Amino acid sequence: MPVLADPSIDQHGARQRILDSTAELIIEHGVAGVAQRQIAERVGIRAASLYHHFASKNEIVEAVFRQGIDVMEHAWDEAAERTRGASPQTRLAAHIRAHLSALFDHGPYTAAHVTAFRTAPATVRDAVVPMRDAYEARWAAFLGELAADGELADGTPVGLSRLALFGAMNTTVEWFDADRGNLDELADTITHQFWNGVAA
Amino acid sequence: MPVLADPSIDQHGARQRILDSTAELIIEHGVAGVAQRQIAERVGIRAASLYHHFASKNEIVEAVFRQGIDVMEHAWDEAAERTRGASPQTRLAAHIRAHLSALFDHGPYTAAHVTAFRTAPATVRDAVVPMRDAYEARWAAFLGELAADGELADGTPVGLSRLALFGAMNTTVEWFDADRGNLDELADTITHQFWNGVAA
DNA sequence: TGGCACCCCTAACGAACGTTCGGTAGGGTC
DNA sequence: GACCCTACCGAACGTTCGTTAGGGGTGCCA
Repeated sequence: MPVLADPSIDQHGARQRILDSTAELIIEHGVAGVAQRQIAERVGIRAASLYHHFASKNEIVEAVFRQGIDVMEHAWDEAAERTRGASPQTRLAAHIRAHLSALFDHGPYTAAHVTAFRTAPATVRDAVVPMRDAYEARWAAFLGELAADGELADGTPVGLSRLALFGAMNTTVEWFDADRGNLDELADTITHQFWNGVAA
Repeated sequence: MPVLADPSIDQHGARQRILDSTAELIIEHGVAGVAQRQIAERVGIRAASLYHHFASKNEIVEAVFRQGIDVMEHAWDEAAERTRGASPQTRLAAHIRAHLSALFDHGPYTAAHVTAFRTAPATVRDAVVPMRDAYEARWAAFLGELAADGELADGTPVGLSRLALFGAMNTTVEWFDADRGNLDELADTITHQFWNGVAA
C-alpha cells in the first residue's frame, strides 16, 4: 500500500488550510464579515474550489468551531491527566493554563469559537451547542467537586463564578499578545485573582 | 417658545429608534451581519430613509458605539459621586454595579459596543477609540489609586487585573438574563470574586 | 396663501454575496 | 487505451448589499 501517495494527505492539507484561514478571518471580522472569496484568496485557490471540500460556508464555520472545541477538550484532558491527585489550586491553575493554551498556542480555532459563536447563524450554533456544553460540563463538575470538598468559600455561586472566570479567560483574546506577553504569567495572574482576589 | 412643537423631538425620536434597533441587531448578529433594510424594518421606515438621519451605515454604527460609551461614563460618574469618601470596597462595588447597569439597564448601546467593537470596520473603531480609552482610564486611575493606598495585594498587576475584571463583566451579556436574574446579586458576586476570590 | 424645512417614499444603481455549473489537467486503476 | 477520481478552474446564476436620485406630503411660519 502506497503511503506517500495517500490522497487524504493532500486533501487534509487543503482542508486544514481553509479552516485555518477562515478561523483567522472570523476572529478579525466575525462570521458575517468573512467572504468566501477572502478565504479562498488566503488559501490560494478560487471561491468555487471551496465547494470541493465543504458543502457551504456554514459548514466551514461549523468545522472551525468544532475544531476549536476539540482543542479545548484535548487541552483539558492533558491538564487533568498531568495533575491527577495534585492540590486543588494546582489542578485549577493547570486547567486555566490549558484553556489559555487552547486560545493562543494551538491555532486560531478556539479563539474563533469563543469570540464569534454568539453571532453565528442559528443553524451553526445549534449544531455546535452539544460540544460546547460538554466542555462546560467538565468545568462545572470540577468546580462542583471543589465546592463539595470545602475548597471554595461558603455560599460561592459556582455557576456564576465559573462564567465570570470564562469571561476573564476568553476576553484575553481581545488584548493579550502571545508574541509579546508571557502566557504563564497571564495564567498565574488569572488563577491567583480567581482564587484569592486582589484585596490586600 | 413652543415646547411640544419642538421639531427636534420628532427628529430625536426617529434617530433614537434607528440607534435602538441597530444596537439590538448588532448584539445579535454583529456589525457585518446587520443589513440596513433590517434596521429600517424594525423602525418602520424604508432603508433609503435612513439616509435622512445618517450619512452611512458606518455612521449609524459609530453613533451606537458612542452612545454606549456615553452610557458607561454617565453610570461611572453617578457611582463616583454617590460613593465619594466611602470605603474602597464600597466604591468598587458601586462602579461594578454601574458598569453592569450600563450593560443591562440603559438600552442596548453599551452591550452592542462591548460585544461588537472588535469586529467593526477599522474606520469606525478608530473614531471611537479615544472615547473608549477615556473610560478605561477612569478605571485604571481608580485601581491605581487603590494600589497606591495599599488596598491591593502587593505585586497585583493592576492592568491585567482590570482587563480580567472587564472580561468578567462584559461577557455577562452573553448569558445573563436581566429579566430573570437579579442584577444586584450579579454585581455582588463579581465584586466579591474580584476582591476576595473564591477560595475557602 | 405660499414657501420651506422636515421626513419619508419609490425606483434604481453597481458591487458583492453565496452558490452552481460544466469543464479540465493530472494521476491511478482496470 | 478507456475509465475514473481528485483538485481546481472560469463563468455565471439569482439575491442582497450599501447607496443615490428624485419626488411627494405634512405642518409651521411669513
